[in-house]
Amino acid sequence: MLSSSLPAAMSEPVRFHAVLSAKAHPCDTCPARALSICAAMRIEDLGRLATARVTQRVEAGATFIDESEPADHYFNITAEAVKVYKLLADGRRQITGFLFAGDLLGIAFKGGYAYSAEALTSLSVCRFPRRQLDRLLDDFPMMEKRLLAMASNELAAAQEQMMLLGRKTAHERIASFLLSTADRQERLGGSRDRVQLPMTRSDIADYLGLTTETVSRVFTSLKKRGWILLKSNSEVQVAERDALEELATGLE
Amino acid sequence: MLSSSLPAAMSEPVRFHAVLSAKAHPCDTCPARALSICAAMRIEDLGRLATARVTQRVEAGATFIDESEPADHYFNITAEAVKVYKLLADGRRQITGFLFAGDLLGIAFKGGYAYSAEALTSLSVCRFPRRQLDRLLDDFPMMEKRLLAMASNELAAAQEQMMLLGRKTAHERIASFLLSTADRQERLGGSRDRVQLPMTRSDIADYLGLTTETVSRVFTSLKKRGWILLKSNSEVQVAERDALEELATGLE
DNA sequence: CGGGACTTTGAGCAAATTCAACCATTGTGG
DNA sequence: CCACAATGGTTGAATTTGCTCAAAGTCCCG
Repeated sequence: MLSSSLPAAMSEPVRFHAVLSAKAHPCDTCPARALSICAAMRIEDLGRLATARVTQRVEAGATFIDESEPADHYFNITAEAVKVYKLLADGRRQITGFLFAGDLLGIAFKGGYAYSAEALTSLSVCRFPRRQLDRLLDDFPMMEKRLLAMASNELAAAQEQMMLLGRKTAHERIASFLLSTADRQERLGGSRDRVQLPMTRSDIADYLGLTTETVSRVFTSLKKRGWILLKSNSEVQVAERDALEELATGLE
Repeated sequence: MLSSSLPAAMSEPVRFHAVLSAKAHPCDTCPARALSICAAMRIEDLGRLATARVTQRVEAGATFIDESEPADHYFNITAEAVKVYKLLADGRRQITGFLFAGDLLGIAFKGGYAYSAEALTSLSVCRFPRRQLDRLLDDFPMMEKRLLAMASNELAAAQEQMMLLGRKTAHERIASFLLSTADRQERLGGSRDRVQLPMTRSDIADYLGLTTETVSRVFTSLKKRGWILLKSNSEVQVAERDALEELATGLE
């Protein structure tokens, strides 16, 4: 089965990496090598990047970036998934993004992260001191361009998310979320219609501006319509992509 | 009165600019000179930037960027205000930002703007062909850094807006909007507590994920509490900043 | 197998929307 | 210069979508 390659690829690469990194160049075996800023560098230049690099192990549920901390590091997510969120004084939470392999974290504002980050599953992240990376950027303009391109993409995604949060109904939000998550996982080598959901319903709710109950209700509603199949709590199969797409884009 | 300097500065600079630009360097008199990417360049290097530059007149209500067009230009807003928005198939609209003097527009994704932009009042924008500016960036790394910094700031603002749209109540949204608009205008040389609102209630609603009616109701509600004064439809005076700040940050 | 965390389902509720009417401001042509 | 149309803003009543509160069902994982 073709689709079985995704779950395997998503749960194993960190261990694989750890085994080989002692001998080979650590970036050679990095599952995110081709996806992230590192792709902007020639293999012989990766050395300087690698010396600045530290692999940090993060356990499932651990917060490795806190909203209040000074932004001293960039983090490269090499595998698995991470959630990025902000909190309101009374505990209300908005998840501003889920990050997967190749995503860069740590773009800061006024010296502070203005968000927290937590691992959805145990994973390793590739960490760079901000100062060192910033200095590296002076010598590798391609990397700076890449960074700018990544920021542009994130900005476009953020605007799309504002549209979702400000103007879409609960059903439209869930449909949009399932499709964009599916697209993302397809780009990372997964199946087109099997969507892995490493986050809880409550995470999804906090990402979409809904409550867990509503997320759950909409999932069952879409299931009853035959548009999705709930394989397990953390896997959804898209059955009627066209219907979901119409829903997601507001074609009523 | 100190605060009178803002309305003057916000309504006149374009004409001022037009008068002097024939003689002086066009960027010298640009009201956004110190605020935008241009600030990253020495005065003697501005020449190359200026040759790429075209001043484009935009009438009030005119759309000068369309969601569907290829992203061929960057635009520098030198004065006044602009709204940036996205549309859903059935006409629902999400305004993703209001831009003021010094703001740059045109960061693109996959070759297209993914948003439209419309002038709130008649104004002139400073336009650069994308290709030329991109080439310029190779020679002026400071400018590229500045661009990255601006994108980072926008990203942080976008995350803040996601929090607002996903988790704040109508009252909290309006309070946040008034305060952030006030801050912004203060940074542009305006008064701390007199907030100019060059956009309609409907624009505010589409920015905050509400309806015009709700925006109007919340304004009157805040007025009744004595926290704001409605000087006119397009000017609000902040009377109880602390109360608004508590409201905006969710301190119930 | 048992217990805690997560998810689903149900019933009632509330914040914000919809629909509708009215008011204010502005600009235009008679 | 004024009447009045047009646009934008406010207010009210009814409605609805999604939320809150509550309880029961599932799924892991030890």
